[in-house]
Amino acid sequence: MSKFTTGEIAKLCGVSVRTVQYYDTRGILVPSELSEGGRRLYSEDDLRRMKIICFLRELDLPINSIGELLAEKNPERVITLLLDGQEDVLREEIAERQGRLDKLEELRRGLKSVERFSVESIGDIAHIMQNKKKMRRLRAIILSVGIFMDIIEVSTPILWIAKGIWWPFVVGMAAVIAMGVWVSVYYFKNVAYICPECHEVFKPKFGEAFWAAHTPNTRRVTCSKCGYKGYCVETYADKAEK
Amino acid sequence: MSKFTTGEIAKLCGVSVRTVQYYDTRGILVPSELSEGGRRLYSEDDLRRMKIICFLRELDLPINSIGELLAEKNPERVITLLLDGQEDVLREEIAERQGRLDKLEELRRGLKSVERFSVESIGDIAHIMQNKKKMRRLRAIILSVGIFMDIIEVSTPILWIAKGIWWPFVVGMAAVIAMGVWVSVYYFKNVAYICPECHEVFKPKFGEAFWAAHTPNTRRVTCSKCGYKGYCVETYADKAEK
DNA sequence: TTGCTCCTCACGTCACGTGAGGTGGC
DNA sequence: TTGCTCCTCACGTCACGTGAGGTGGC
Repeated sequence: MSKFTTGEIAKLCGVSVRTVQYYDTRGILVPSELSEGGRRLYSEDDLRRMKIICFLRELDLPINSIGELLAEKNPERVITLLLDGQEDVLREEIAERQGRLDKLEELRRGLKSVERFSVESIGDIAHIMQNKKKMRRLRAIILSVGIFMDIIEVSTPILWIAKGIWWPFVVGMAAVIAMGVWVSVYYFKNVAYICPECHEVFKPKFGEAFWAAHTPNTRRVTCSKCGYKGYCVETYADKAEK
Repeated sequence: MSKFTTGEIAKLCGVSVRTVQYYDTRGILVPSELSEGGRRLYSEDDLRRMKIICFLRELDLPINSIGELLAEKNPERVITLLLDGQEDVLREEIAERQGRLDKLEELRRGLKSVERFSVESIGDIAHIMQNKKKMRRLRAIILSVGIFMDIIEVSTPILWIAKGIWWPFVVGMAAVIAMGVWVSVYYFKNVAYICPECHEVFKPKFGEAFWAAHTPNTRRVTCSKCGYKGYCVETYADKAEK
C-alpha cells in the first residue's frame, strides 16, 4: 500500500499543495494517516477521492457540495440534483456575460458617435441605452396615432369628393387637430434632451421644442441649465426628470 | 442645488446603501459635502458620477479601473483599452463556462451508462473522459496499421495468383505477423481497464487481455487488485499506471 | 417623542494564494 | 550537513452583505 505526501497528491491531481492542505482543513479530504512528524500521508483511496473532487471542481461545483455528496448514503440522487443545479447556474452565468457583452458593444457604438468625448458622455450613453425600450414604445405610439390621422386625412376628402358626403371631413379634421395637439403634448411630456455641454438631462419649453429643427434622434433646443443652444440627443424622460 | 443623502443616491442608482458607503471608503465616489452630524451629502454631479460608475459596474468592470478612468486626464484612450480588455475577459469567462457545460453533459451521459452506481463511478468516468483524446489517437494508430496489414494480405495473394509472383506474399506475410505482434503489444501497453468492483485502474497480463472477449469499449479481464473477473471499461493508461 | 435613516466597526463570503518563520526527512 | 518539502499561522483577494450598537434629523 503506497502512501502519498501532500506534494505528490498535488502533482498527481494538478493542484497546489495549498489546495490539498485547504481541503484537509475544510474536511473535504482528510488524510487517512499522519506521520510521526505530523506530515499528511494519503492512501490510494485518498488519491482516488481527490481525483473525484478535482474533477467535480472543474465543473465549478462548490467544495461544500462535493463534500456532502461524498458523505452521502444515496449519492446517485444527490449528484443528479447537483448537476441539474449546476447546469442552471452555468447557463445563467453565460447569459449574464452575454448580456454584458451586448451592453459593451452598444456602449462602444455610442462612443463612436460622440463628437467631443468626456467621461460624462458615458453617462449620456448609459441614459439613452437604459431608456431605449421606453423610447421605442413611445415612438411606436406616436407613429400609430400619426398613421390613424393620415387615414382620416385621406379618406374623408375622398368621401366628400366621390360621394358628396361632407360632414365626415369636418368631424375628421376637428379630430385630427385634437389628436395632433394631444400627441405632441404627450410626446414632449415624455422625452428629454441631453445637453452635450453640461450633460444635464433637461426638458425644453413645449413651444421651443415643437417648432425646433430636428433629426431622427436629436433636436435643436436650449439647455435649461447652461443655456447651450444646439442639437441635443433625444431620450426618454425618467420619472425623476418629469 | 439639491443635495442627496446616501439612501437617495442608492435608490436613484438601484444599489444598496452599503454600496454607496463602500464607494466612499474606497475613494470611488466621495460625497462633495458632509452634514454637521457627519452624514454624507451628494451633489447632482455626484449623482451623475454614481450613475456612470453603476453603468460601468454592470459591465463587471472592477471598481478600481472605474476609479482610475474617472480620474484620468485622457479618458477616451483609457476607456477604449478598458472595454477591449473587458470584452476579452467576458469571452474567456463564457468559453470557460461553456467548457464546463460540455463536461457536465459528458459526465451525465457517462452516469447513465453505469449499471451499479457509487461515488467511485464518477472517478471512473472522469478518468475515461480525461484520456478520451489519447485513446482516440491510439485507436486511430491501431486502425491505420490494421488497414495497411489488410492491404498486404489482400494484394500479395492477388499478385501471386494473377501474375505468378510469389515472393511478395511470403515477405508480406512475415511483415504482417511482425506488425500484428508489434501492434498488439503496443496497444496493450497503452491501455488500462477500470474494475467496476474496486474502481482500480489496472493493466491485465498481455496473454489474458489478448485472448479475452471484448466489446468496442470493454474487455473481459481479471482485476489485479480485487480479483474480479468480468467486462471492464477500457481507457488510456496514464503515465503513473504504466 | 417616535420612527426612519444613517453612522462606524467588525466579521463573513469563496477558494484558495502568498509570504513568514520554523521543521521533517532523505 | 544541505536542499527540498512540508508544517502552521495569518493576512490578502473582491465587492460588497449582514448584523451590532449607537445616533442624526424630521
